[in-house]
Amino acid sequence: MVTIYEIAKELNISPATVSRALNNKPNVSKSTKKAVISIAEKLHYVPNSLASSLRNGRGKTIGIIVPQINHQFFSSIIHGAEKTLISKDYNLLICQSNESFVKEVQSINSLLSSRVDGILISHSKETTTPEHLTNIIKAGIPLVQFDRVFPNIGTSYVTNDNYNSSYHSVVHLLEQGYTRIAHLHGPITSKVHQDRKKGYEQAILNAGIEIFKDHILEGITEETGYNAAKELMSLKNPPDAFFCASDYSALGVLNYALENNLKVPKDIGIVGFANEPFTRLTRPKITTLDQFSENIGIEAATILLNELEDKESTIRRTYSLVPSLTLRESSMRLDANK
Amino acid sequence: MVTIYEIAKELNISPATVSRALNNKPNVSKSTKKAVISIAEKLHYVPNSLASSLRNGRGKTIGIIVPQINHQFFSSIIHGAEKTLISKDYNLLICQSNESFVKEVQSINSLLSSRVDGILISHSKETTTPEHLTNIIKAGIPLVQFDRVFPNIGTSYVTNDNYNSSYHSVVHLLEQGYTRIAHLHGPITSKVHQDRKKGYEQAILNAGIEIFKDHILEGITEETGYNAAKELMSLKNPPDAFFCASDYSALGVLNYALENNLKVPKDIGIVGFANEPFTRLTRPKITTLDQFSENIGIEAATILLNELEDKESTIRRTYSLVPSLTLRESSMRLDANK
DNA sequence: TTGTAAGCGTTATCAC
DNA sequence: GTGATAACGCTTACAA
Repeated sequence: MVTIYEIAKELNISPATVSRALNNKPNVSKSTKKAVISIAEKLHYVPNSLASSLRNGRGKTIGIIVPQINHQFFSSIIHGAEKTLISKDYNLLICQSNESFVKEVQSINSLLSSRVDGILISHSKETTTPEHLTNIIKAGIPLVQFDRVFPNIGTSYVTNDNYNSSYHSVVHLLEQGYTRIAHLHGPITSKVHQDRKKGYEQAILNAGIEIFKDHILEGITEETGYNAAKELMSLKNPPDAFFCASDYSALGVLNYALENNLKVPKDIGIVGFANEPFTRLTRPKITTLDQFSENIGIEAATILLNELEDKESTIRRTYSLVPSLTLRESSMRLDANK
Repeated sequence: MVTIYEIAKELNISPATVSRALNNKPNVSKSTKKAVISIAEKLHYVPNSLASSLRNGRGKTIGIIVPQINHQFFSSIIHGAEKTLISKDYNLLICQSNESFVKEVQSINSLLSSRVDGILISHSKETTTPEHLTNIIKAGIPLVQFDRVFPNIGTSYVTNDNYNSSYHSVVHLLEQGYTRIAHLHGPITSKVHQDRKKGYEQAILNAGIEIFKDHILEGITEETGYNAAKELMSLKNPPDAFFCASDYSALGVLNYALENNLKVPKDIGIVGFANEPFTRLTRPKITTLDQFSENIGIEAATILLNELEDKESTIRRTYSLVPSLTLRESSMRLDANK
């Protein structure tokens, strides 16, 4: 591999000057600059970023850790973050935890080893405590959490406003005349799903309706959604609508309804969560909450860049993006009755 | 940041011994090894991989460049590659070209700068010539292309067998009794789409049917698929089936059919390509070709690891995975007629 | 089994 | 405007 020494030898100048020329420093004559660049190209010189990062103590690199890269939600976040960072000349190092706590810790270590300037993280499902993050914080590396976060560890974070968006979804169902609204929630160990459930409950209470515990079940996949629908619809007092914490469980409910001659939205209303691409392909199309996932990435990266610029500042930001209710056929009973 | 010097000072030994202990070399006494590890933990030592890679001349890192990370197809490939590499203790550096040639070149430079040990690449749509790859090859960095490849530049590559899988899809349509089969193809600058078209044409010819040029149109998105269906179905001699090079164009065709009271598969048959998740959610479900994308990643990474182990070898492998025809309702006319 | 010292490729500092 | 030199943190001959 070609180094600046070879370039220097070729031109009979010192490596220091070559370095200055390549980095476009002011104190180099235009002629040497030109000569250096031309020789560098001729020799196919590729700078060694390991060496320069080592020397500089920083490599203009940010690390991001996500549970699964092959999830639209996370890959869009990565996309948003990368766009933002590239514009400020930062590179992005992407790690997956594969929903494993051990792998999450390994990823953190690997990023710290690479001496990244900052870290963006969304935790694995297995991650229940934030202690492993103290290594990052103690090392003085700015850290921004997103989506699945620990709120009280003194870092900035970006989340969806799961509470309010859930609240408004249920209000929407109430406005459409549904009165016995069931909720299929995700793993309640996660704050995300706690908030969605709370928003649901509050909307029900505010409408002066009593919360009917039997109408609240766990169901986050297509299969568990289907089974939950089956179970709930065979109750003496079956629900007339489902607010689902996941588009997949909403799909399960829809499939159950279609198979059992329940008209959607006439007999039952359905609202999902995430605006997965398939929700506009089902018939009827599924009403859902769009999370603007790319914006989560943009926002998290922007906050991180701010903290990078002003390392002394102890201001921590929490940013809550409100998912937008995307109205489609599965919940629009009033329209359907017209 | 803690270095091995601090650990050495703490124990009154030399940094060299610390290094040996941390790297688990044989020529260190068990007691010092233990002591070093315990102090390292106490001080929250994190090895500097920049320094060790620089010193070693290799960092056990592979780079992968994909057009878009937020495409299920590519993120699954990444997933497969990572699984394979991790098992051999390699790290994966992920880059996106965002379908831009300039960004692809930048990504290559960035990976070369990071002194990766090898590179996996699938080209951007804008990439029409392989010259920019010579930098990699000249640098002696093993390179494996996948999916969108340049076959004749002396590197290993992994692709789908687009020709044969297309051929068999059309044979399937013929067996179902369709005789006027249209083809919606992708950008024909790409070998992927050339091969799919050739497979289609050969199957038609082998069946003793004349190729009807008006039945071949470009259409790769939902919208262009819809428009193509509209155009073709208003011909004097409309097709009775569509072999689409993309699930999205197949979806467009399906939507056109549903809106115009054409029964699928009775009036027209549809086959897509890629087994996108939505293809099993439409009604009727869409017959399509599953590409086993994760396997592409596994295969490409495995080949790369082989070349890494035996750098002298000049054997280049080309591996062609055959996408599997996933039969669903949209093309099963015989079943539907029963 | 351990220590000494050189060097990986780069850049900042100081001198000229 | 340019050159010499040291240093970033680590590893590995070579010596002891």
